[in-house]
Amino acid sequence: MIRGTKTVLDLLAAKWSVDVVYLLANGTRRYSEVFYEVGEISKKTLTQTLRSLERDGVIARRVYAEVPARVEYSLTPLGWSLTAPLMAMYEWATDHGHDLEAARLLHEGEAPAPAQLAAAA
Amino acid sequence: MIRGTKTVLDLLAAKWSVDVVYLLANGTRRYSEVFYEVGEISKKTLTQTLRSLERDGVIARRVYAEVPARVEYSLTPLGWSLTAPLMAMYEWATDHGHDLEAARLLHEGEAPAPAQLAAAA
DNA sequence: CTGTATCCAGTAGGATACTG
DNA sequence: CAGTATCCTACTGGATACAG
Repeated sequence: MIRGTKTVLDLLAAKWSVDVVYLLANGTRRYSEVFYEVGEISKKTLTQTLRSLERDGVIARRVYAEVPARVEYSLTPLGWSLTAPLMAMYEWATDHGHDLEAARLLHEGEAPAPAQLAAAA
Repeated sequence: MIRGTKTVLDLLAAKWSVDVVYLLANGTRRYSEVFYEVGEISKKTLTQTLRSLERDGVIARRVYAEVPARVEYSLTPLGWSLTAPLMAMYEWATDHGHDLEAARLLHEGEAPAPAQLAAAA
C-alpha cells in the first residue's frame, strides 16, 4: 500500500510535475509554450521535469528536424491515466480544503509548517 | 485545479507523511510506537512530520499527564478523509505500475530520474 | 528555438547528545 | 517516554551565460 502510494507521489511531487501534466492535458505544447504557460519555472528545471516525466513514460517528446529546432510534448496514455488520482486529490481539496484552512488558523503560531519556519526565524 | 491538487500533494509529499497516516489508519499509536513502526525515521523528522500533520488537522495529539510521559496520536476525521485520494494513488500504482517500470527500463541510461542520478554518478 | 553548463542558495532530513 | 538542540550533508531548483 505505502510503496504503491509513494510511487505516484514520487511521480508528482517534483515542484512542477503537476503543472506540466495539467498543461499537456489541454493539448500538445512545444517547449517554449510550456515554458511560458507554466510561469515561474527556470529552463533548467523545466527540462529536468520534462525529462523525468518522459523517462517515466508519462509524456512523449517529439523532435522535428527543422531550423530553428522544434520539440513538442504530449501526454501518453499512461500520462492520461494519472488524471484519475489527480482528480481524487482535487476533489479532496474541494471537499475538505476549508477544514484544512480552519485547522491551520486554529493552530496559528503554535507549530508552523516547514515552509513558514524560515519566515518565522 | 492545480492549486487544489497541490494542496493535497503538499500535505503528503513530506518523506514520511504517508507512512504516518497509514500507520495511524491502523489505530492510535504512541510516539515511540510510531517511531519504531515507521522504521528509518529520525526523532527530529518524526516530530516535524507529526507537528505538521497536527497543524493541518490530519492527526490529533493527546497528552497524558503521567510519568514517564505518554503521548498518543490518532487520525482525525479529516485525516480519514485523506484515505480517498490515497487509495486512488494506490490503485493507479496497482493498475499502471507495470507500465511505469517498462517505461523506465526502456529509457534506461538515457535520462536518469533525480533519485538515481546520485547512484549513477 | 531548445536546450546545456556552471555556480549558488535554501531546505529537508539525518546523527548525536541532552532534558523534563 | 517524548521530545529539543545542534551540527551537518545532500538534493532541489533558481540565475545566468553559452551552444547547436
